[in-house]
Amino acid sequence: MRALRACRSRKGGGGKGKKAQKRQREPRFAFMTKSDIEHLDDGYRWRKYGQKPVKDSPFPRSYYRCTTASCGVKKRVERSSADPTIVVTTYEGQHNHSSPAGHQPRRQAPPR
DNA sequence: CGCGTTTGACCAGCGC
DNA sequence: GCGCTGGTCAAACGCG
Repeated sequence: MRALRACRSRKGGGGKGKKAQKRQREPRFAFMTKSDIEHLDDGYRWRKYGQKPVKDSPFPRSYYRCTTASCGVKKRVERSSADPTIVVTTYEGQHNHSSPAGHQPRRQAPPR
């Protein structure tokens, strides 16, 4: 709780700076992974940029973003309300860069 | 030293 | 017309 944020110099554009992404033509791929860890390294680096509680779910939802340059892929991780051991990972966008060296992603073709 | 993580607050659109 | 929700950003701190 960093209360008293030294004067939020935010430009004022809270969230919807642009028109609501009316056209999210980018298909969203949702994957259900049975794992108690939400930080499964799928071969890419992710940076958490937000977290909000989800109704219908006693667990909060985490928002992740690819930190790789030229890669604006977003990923949201949410826990199943029925099976806390199930993690629902939704990928938004596609990676247009090779996986980070040293990190050999599991050649697991997504079910799409 | 750099990176990643965490929290609060803000804005716009929609529903009734 | 008003209220509410969802989604995103920024800053600061800690650790290796």
